[in-house]
Amino acid sequence: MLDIALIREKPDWVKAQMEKLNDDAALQRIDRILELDGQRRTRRTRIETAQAARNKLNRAMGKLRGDKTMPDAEKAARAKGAGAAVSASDYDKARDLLDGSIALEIGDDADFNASFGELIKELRLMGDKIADGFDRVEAIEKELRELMLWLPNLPHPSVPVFAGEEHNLAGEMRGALREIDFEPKPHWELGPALGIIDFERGVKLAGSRYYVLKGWGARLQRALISFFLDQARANGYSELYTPYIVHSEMLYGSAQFPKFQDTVYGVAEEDKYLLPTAEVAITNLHRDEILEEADLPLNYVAHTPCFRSEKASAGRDVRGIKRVHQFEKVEMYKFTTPETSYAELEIMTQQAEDICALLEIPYRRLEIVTGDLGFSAAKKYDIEMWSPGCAEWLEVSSCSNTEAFQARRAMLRYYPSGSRKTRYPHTLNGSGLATPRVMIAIMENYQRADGSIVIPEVLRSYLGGADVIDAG
RNA sequence: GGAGAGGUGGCCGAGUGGUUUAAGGCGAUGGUCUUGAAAACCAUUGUACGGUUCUCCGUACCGCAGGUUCGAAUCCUGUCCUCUCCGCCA
Repeated sequence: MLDIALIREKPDWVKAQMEKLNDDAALQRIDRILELDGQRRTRRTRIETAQAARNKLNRAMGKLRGDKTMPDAEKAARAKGAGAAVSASDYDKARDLLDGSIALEIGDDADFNASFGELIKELRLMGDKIADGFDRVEAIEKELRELMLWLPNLPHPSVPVFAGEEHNLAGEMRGALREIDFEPKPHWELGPALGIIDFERGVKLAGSRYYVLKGWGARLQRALISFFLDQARANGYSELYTPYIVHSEMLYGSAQFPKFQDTVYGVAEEDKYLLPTAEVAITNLHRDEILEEADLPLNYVAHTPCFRSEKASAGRDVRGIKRVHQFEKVEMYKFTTPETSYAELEIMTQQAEDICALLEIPYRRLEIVTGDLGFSAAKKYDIEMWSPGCAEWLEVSSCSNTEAFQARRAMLRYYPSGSRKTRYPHTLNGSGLATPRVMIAIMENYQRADGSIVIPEVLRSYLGGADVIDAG
């Protein structure tokens, strides 16, 4: 979520930033947000003032009625005068009468029950008006909040301004192409031939875009996950095992909801959802907490399955296991101060690249342009591996700095050193890495003419020292 | 899944409709005293939003959401969570 104060104070600047995102619907919400924010503040001030007056009157009346020293006749007279004052909207006078700070006017006399009854009636009317006012403010705030939840994050000034993903800036390829002196095959041919991917049975169990890994396929994936986690740990991330099913509020916190509600799977009869990425769980790990600056940066890593409905991608990438409903991912995550978040983004992206290099698979970095940033990121890099069988670049990691966008949604704050004034930390997430795609890259880069696959050197210790996967 | 007991500030813990504007204690922070420390004493103490603009003021928050009432931590309803016992299970 964006800072409402920023929109209020620099509306034109915010609009100018949002224009870079190629998201007209969001841009058009700004004026309505400004209008609602103005209304809400005027109304709230007015109602809270009335509320303060009523609270004082209630308290003063209770005190007066319970007073052991004052004669009933005076209590009744004061209540009568206060009732009249409330009726005339003179709340100060009413309060002064009730708490005894002004003297009674001469000639006041009144029936005890009738006077208090009348005063209570006036207070009830006052309370009804206040309740109506709060209802209006709450309705305004609900609409305002809903609009705010639909606003994307603003891009960092360093992000290249272009409309679409075709303009993403691709860096140089790193690492050498492996020598393949035959026509490389795609993984959807290699996998079934080796008996390590079973597409038909995956479809039988769960439908299209599901698959079964068998034997070396399943083992290779498990080895990759262990390898990824070990790398992250060596880089100072502490490992988490989290629930794979979370409350819907968590999806709002990490900004999948409300905009991308149809991309996740829900649990029937419950307001809970399967993780589309571990980012959702980790973002909300410290939800509603206030951290200390001394604890930052907090570095976490978690391996989880990821479930995505991929409705928006119907018909795309239907062959093989590039785009599936369930996959495994190791996610790196950082909570940092605003001052250090961009330096940490570079570090995290480099760490993702290092894993590609260790696997000895050619890769490149993409600098994502404003029009392709997505909803939450202020800046983003993708890492792609080259895969010769299907002859394309596969996105195996995406590293983002969301700045305070998710922290604000998840009510996550920290105390700066020596201060009790809370700030929002910045949150960063990056894959390190995701498995079916890395497996594709391994199979297609390390394939040999006979259809067997050489196991990358760094994985061999995870696989009992084996160096090749063949049909045997 | 069944039965019972609970949920109050950073922590412990009082609080059965209006002197509670959440007592008291612990912790933390600042100060006094001290060569230093401890002890003692004094002061301060959360979050969000709004107003004000660097200092205050106001409103809300006692698991959460509704309700009753002039007024709710307190009464009512629902819900979530925790603990104990039983059942089931890896």
